[in-house]
Amino acid sequence: MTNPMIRKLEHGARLTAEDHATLLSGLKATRRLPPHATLIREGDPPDGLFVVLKGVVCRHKVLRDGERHIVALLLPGDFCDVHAGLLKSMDHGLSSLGPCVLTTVPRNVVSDWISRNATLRQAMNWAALVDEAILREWLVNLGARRAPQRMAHLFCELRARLYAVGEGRDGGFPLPLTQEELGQTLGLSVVHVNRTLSQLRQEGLATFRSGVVRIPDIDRLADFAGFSPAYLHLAPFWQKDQAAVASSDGVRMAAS
Amino acid sequence: MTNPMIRKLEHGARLTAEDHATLLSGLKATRRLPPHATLIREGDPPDGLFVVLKGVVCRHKVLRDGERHIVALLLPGDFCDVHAGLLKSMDHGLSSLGPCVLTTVPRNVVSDWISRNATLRQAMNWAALVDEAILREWLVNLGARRAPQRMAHLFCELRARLYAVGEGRDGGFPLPLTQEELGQTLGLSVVHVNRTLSQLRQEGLATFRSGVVRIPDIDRLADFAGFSPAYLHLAPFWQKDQAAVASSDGVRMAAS
DNA sequence: CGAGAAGTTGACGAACCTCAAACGATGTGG
DNA sequence: CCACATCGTTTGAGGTTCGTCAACTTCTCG
Repeated sequence: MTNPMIRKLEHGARLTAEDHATLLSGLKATRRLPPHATLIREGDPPDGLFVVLKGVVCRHKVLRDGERHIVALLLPGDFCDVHAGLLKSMDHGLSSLGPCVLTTVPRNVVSDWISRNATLRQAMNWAALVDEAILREWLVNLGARRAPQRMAHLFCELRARLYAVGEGRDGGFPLPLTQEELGQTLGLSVVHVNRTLSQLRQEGLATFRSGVVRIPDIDRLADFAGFSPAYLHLAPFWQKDQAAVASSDGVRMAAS
Repeated sequence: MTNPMIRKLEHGARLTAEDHATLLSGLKATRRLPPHATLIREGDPPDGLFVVLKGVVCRHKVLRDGERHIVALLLPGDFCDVHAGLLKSMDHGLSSLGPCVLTTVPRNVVSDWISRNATLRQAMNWAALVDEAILREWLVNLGARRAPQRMAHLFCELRARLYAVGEGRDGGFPLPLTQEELGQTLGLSVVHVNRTLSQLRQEGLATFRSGVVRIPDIDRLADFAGFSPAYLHLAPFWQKDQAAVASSDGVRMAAS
């Protein structure tokens, strides 16, 4: 049961035991958040570095008419922009969705990490690139896929990202969103989300009930959605046989 | 007529004359590209750093069914991911749209810049943050706005970004895309793009003919689109009175 | 002048939204 | 313990937005 952030960064660089220690020393103070708590409001000056340990946090923007759109989901191991301190004000807000646990690392500590340690710098930069790649894929998802494929694609991505940090076994994973919020991330109305979900359920592709996604056959769902995990730039072990991941802590099949 | 990349970076950090010289020395070798030339294909290993000097380059992804989606437009002064060398393969392709002029800076030169010069590092990181912010705004654009507002919003953004590097005067700017390609960036069919354009034209909000966007009244268009430039994190001078920009080369009204 | 590419228009259908109502679960105060 | 409110989910009906198909026009370039 390693720290999910370390689990994640292992995909981007080969961390030494010392790197682990450095990271862990900065991640000590954990904070528990209730559902729908505000971390940062749009317009606020950027704060320290948030690292999600458990639960889900979202980035979101609100339009003039009050419409809210979710532009990213941060899962365990994810953290928000390392360099955001350069900006004067946030162009989006951060809120928890379900209950969650996270750490705030002071900015100067992060600066220390990335200025002193080339491996950590590489790992953090890798993570930033992946975040951007995910944004691009979400853009394609909204721009070029219909509701059912769009939703299926999101489920595939979340599954892959969770598996990559060792979460979500046996064909399912927790996703503490309401259908309303799912709609806000997929650009769909609540009603249409509901109909799309029942369609996926009926075709035996995926179910989403009481905050849990179940996927009976991931290959079938991935094929349906046109999902290909290349853009996540994970080490290859995420595919197949996830049991191996659980036991062999942090092993990577391919060198950088 | 400064270099557009320098123009752009001035928004993110206060560059000295020496910084200018450093940048310019790396930007000497320019390359001319015909329309629709391929810079990098999806799946290729990342190449050096591209800097656009004139014209427009796009990032795009293609789906299984051959559908293409444009996930970013790179305007003069823009460059692609400084750290992309960390990834094994590109998750998207890069192509020119109209004819354009660009530079390829070798990766080791870029590494030199950002490791030796704190100001340049800050400026480049700022640019990366802005790229991500733009992606998020595009996501909202696709997810939460209808065709006319969506298109209007894109026009507002492009205008702002071009003005920020001193291009596109007197109520218009070049945009060398076909309606097909405009549709690929907005997630709309060609037919609908055409109808939306004629709607904007009819309401006197904007016109797009033979690769040129004209905006009679930017405030009206921005209001229509719900456009607010905060997410571009530009120095404040972009607003109003762009004539001042043309004459006072690189001057900034607000310190970092 | 001819051929191909881009733009334009109409008709029709599909995807998706809005409004509205009902249902179930959960929690709260009397 | 029940009445009641609240929140999330579900379902129906009808309208709007947008896509597809197909034809036609205009522009560009050789």
